[in-house]
Amino acid sequence: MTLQQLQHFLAAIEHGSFSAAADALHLAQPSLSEQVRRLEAELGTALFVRTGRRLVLTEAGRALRPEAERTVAAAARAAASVADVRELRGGTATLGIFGDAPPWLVGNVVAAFRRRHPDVRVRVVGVNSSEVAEAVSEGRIEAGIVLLPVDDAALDVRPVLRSQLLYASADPRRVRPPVTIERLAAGPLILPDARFGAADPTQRALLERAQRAGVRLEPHVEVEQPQTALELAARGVGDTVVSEALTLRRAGFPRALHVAPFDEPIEEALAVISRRAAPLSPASRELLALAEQQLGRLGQAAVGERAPVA
Amino acid sequence: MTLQQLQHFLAAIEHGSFSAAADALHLAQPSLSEQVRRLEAELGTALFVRTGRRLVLTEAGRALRPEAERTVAAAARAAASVADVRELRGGTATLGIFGDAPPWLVGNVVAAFRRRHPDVRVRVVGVNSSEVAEAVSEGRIEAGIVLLPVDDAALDVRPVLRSQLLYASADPRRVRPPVTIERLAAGPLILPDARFGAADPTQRALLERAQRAGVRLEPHVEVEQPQTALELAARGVGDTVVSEALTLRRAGFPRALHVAPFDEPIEEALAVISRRAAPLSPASRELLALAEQQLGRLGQAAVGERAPVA
DNA sequence: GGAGCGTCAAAGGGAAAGCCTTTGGTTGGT
DNA sequence: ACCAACCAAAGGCTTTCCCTTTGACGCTCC
Repeated sequence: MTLQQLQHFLAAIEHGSFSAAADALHLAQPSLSEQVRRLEAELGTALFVRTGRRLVLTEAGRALRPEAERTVAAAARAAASVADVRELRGGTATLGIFGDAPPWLVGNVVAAFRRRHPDVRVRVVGVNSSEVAEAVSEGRIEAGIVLLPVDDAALDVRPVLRSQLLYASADPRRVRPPVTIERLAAGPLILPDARFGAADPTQRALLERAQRAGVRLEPHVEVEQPQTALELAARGVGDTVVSEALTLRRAGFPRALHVAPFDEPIEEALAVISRRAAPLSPASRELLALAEQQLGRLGQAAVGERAPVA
Repeated sequence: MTLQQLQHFLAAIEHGSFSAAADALHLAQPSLSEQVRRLEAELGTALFVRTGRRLVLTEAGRALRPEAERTVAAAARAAASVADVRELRGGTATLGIFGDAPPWLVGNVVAAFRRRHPDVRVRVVGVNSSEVAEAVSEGRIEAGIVLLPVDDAALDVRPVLRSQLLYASADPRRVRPPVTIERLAAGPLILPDARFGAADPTQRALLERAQRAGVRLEPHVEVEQPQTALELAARGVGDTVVSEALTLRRAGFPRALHVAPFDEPIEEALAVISRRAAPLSPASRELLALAEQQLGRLGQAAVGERAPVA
């Protein structure tokens, strides 16, 4: 059974003859006739009585008609549902986000997207750059914003914002030059992102730097949220590190905290990622474009809005 | 978009890979892959992300899935509904019946049919032989039971019961020989089937006979139901005619009434009719078979059960 | 009652789709 | 680093699809 056959069957009913139906569908009459005949053969029953004048449905045809209409309508809905996704009239756009992305940034991006496409639902997932990268490279989500580096080669990575890791302490003397990894290792240390440990790219970069310097980073406190680490550091519990991106706009940044870049900068970069060679859905493309726009604007404004440095 | 494509799409989701899905559908992998690719091309969107290990639905694919399932299910229901009709598990069997068919006969046939096929609905339509014949020859209904003659050449006519028209009167002297059309024309006359007049074959035969005898049949009372005519005749309002078939079994036959055949018999015949060269649905075939059976049995029992003759 | 119109079926041919097998390229696992 | 699983691509064969032409049948209008 074919959708086409059902459509031809319905057209024949509607127009009262095979000829008229064929005309309406821009077909030759024998073509349509054959399809109906084929349908009848497959179903094992005549659907029409061919009386010279006009077609009359058999009992089987009468039984088939409403079901055929339902089937054709369902197919149309199926096509429409995909078109909705394509035309940004429906569906869900999913964006993977590294865990300590500034909430105001995510909020901005999502709000801007919803303003343009109110019918598309948005899902923001992810707590960790490497986890997001894995999900994107496996195709579970289409796009994400992560901290570099991400190792997976199946990704299309577009860096959008360079940043560096800052030393953060409540004691202004601790952020005076020279700001070194040794100093960080020496003092009481607070490290965020406890859950994912060495999988986090920034944390990995930090540990590698320590190894190279011959010191070990032994955190006195491990917390999950960077915000918590900052809060603890502001209270003098210990020193910590914070991504420069998180200090921008000073949203929720503790006043008591002083930050400074390392003498030998620990660079990090934010990037938008998507699967290489996998076409992005319009929704995701739009979402990524907005994210890039937000991050780009952020990079330009960064200098003037940095948190106090020593 | 094709039902097949939707089925392949769903199979691919279910089995997690094109290869497994193709196996399950007894297809080669490239065949299934191509169908999915074609579907994607038509919809203008990728439905799967082909990650080396397993297939992952895109957003469009996620949107399509439930609609595809609905569509395929609807198609299955469509096929099933026709099969139900074919297998006598559903649908409606329609039987055309001439207007003054004895209700007990129709009741017997329908009851027997329903006993065998309780899921098939039965519709009994028609008030007049010629109307039934027209409906059957136009294909509006598949089969019927009529009084001969019927003129239409597109019919397959199988006579099943010979009968004749009887003179009926409350006065026993009026049914003594010679029973002639002249006598009928002379007395107060009650004629049934007023609505369809000369189109009714029996009435036509009667009028033709009168014309041949040089008399005119001017009914004093015209009624629609033969039963009403008999009732009036029983009360002495006038004389009437009644089909012999109606007097059998004496069901509802007025006791006060006397009947007799005409000296020159006015023959009539009951026949089952269907469209020539149009295949009967199983339900109609069964219904007709039962009707023939009932009428055949009736013909054998006729002699012993006739109403009182003079 | 025959000419003309409309409708469907049948036949023949060309284009397209569907399916197969083989082969090559990726990805993941051992 | 090799092996297994999987998908895509290519070539070839069969079937389907669709067309045009033709013939048969029924209806209508002279």
